[in-house]
Amino acid sequence: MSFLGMEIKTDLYLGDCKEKLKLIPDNSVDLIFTSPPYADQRRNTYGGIHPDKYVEWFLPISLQLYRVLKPTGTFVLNIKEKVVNGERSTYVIELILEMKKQGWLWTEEFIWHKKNSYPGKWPNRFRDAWERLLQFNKSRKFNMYQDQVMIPMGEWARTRLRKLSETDKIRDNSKVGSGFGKKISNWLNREKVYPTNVLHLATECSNKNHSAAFPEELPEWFIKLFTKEYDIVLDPFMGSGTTLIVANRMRRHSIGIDIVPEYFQMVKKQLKPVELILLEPESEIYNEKIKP
Amino acid sequence: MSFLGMEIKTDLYLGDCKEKLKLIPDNSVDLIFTSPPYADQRRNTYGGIHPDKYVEWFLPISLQLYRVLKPTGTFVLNIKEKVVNGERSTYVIELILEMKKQGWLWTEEFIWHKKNSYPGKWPNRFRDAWERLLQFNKSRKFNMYQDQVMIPMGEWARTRLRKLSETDKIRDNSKVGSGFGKKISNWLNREKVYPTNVLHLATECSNKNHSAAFPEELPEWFIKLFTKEYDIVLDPFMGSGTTLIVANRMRRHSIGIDIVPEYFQMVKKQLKPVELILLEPESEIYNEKIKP
DNA sequence: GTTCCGCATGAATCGATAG
DNA sequence: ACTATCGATTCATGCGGAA
Repeated sequence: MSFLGMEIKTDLYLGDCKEKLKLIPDNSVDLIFTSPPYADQRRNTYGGIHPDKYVEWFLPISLQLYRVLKPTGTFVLNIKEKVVNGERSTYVIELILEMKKQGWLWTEEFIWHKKNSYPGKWPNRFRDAWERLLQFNKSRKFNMYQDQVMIPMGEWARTRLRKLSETDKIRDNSKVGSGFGKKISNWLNREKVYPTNVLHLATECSNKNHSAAFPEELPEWFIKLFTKEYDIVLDPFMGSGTTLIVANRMRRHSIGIDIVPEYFQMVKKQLKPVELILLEPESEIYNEKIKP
Repeated sequence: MSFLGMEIKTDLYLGDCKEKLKLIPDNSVDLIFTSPPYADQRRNTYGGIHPDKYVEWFLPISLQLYRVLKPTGTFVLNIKEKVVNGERSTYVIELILEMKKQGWLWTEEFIWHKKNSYPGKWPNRFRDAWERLLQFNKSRKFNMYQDQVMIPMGEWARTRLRKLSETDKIRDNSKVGSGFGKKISNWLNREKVYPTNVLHLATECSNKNHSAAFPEELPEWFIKLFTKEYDIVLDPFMGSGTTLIVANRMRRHSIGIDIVPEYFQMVKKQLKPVELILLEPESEIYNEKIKP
């Protein structure tokens, strides 16, 4: 089978993910990336979960996610607590503590800085411009392909390195004492650097018909970082299917679940053509592309 | 007493803040801004608090802070959990839950994005480029001077404002007919917008000999936002005194506590001259400035 | 083909009003 | 008194049409 002919599979389930997850084998998924409905948000599509009931509602799901994830796999949870009665709700931090009791390791918390956040003005707070990306693992040894998400030197070099004066170099050297300052000037010759745990992305707002909760760059970044080709990516709250569409494009197998029939149909329709091209190597489209 | 002659006071205490805080009256402080020693960090100076003991250690202090804060005041806690055995510690989120039991309202969580953090990596994680700024209040009604921290408007404004009448009228009318004139006047002549809850600041690198935990811009931003002139700012873990020095410069009274004699002496020495100028309105410096 | 410009719209939140 | 709905507020982005 040729490289392009290798089949990329997409399994879609319509229904409550707490139930549908039971159909997925143990230790079979490489990356779970999902953005569950936030408490009392998206009421018209998901019914809305009261903040007080959120942890209780999510725990049976995270237990299933724990079961299906490979020991080397990663679970990335995109979430943000809402304001209730002038205060930030605590259901997200309570959830972290409860998931640890299930065996999850809370490895890291990335920040998604939303460059274009929702407008508004209130007497007691500013606009909320960030969301959490909680990284959970089953084991301290997990797959991480850091080289895949390196970023151009550009920004970092301009702001810091180009202005690096001699005194700065000396100071950095004396501070750490291990030649770190010298290392810094070595970066000048490189083209790419590793990113930090802060991601700067705009939200996708006035796009086509369906509006996704997050931009494609978000799952793309984590799929690059935590999976390789032909790995399996799962999104138990796929919504409009952004995670799956990106996974498919990046040649990862994917599994999607959603309780809303409209979303299920929409994703099914959108992913079908991609599958067909790969499944039918003798089709016109395939021939056009491969044998010009 | 003339305006510039008004005395700006600085009270410094050497000792354990849990004890020294008892000397401060109830409901007397407008803003508490502090960055306590992180768990198991700064072992040489503070002795290091084990992550498992952190909450237990901090709660008696936060109880005192609750007592001394005015009902209209704000407590901003700069903190970040460290990695222990490959996992993020949970003492910060546990602390939030416990402080709520003491009566604190967890109003907001700001993010300090550390712009100039060095690129770097470990096998399992990237460079940590953000810290939490947890906002706590005693009451839902607290003082907030939002206009003091406005930032320049983005590029989009230039094009938008050039021709704003028609579209803004239409959008306003589509909801409610009244009040659009007021709205337009809000936008005209406006050059600044309100910020979000994400702060982009570089870490302080090239200052004096002593390295502060945070740059001056950090306390400055919150002092502007939550206090006015002659209000009282408290830092119970003043360290090298960044908070107090900024408060003094901004003409706020301040109270600082630290258990380390070297820090205490250093801050005392640095703040003394500023006090003297203000206390002696007939001094040369005063005259030079006010009566040219 | 570029670049420029107008336009709609978001995982929001508060306070007032209505049931 | 308590909850539910609704209007007002506000800014960055990418698309599509225009120059």
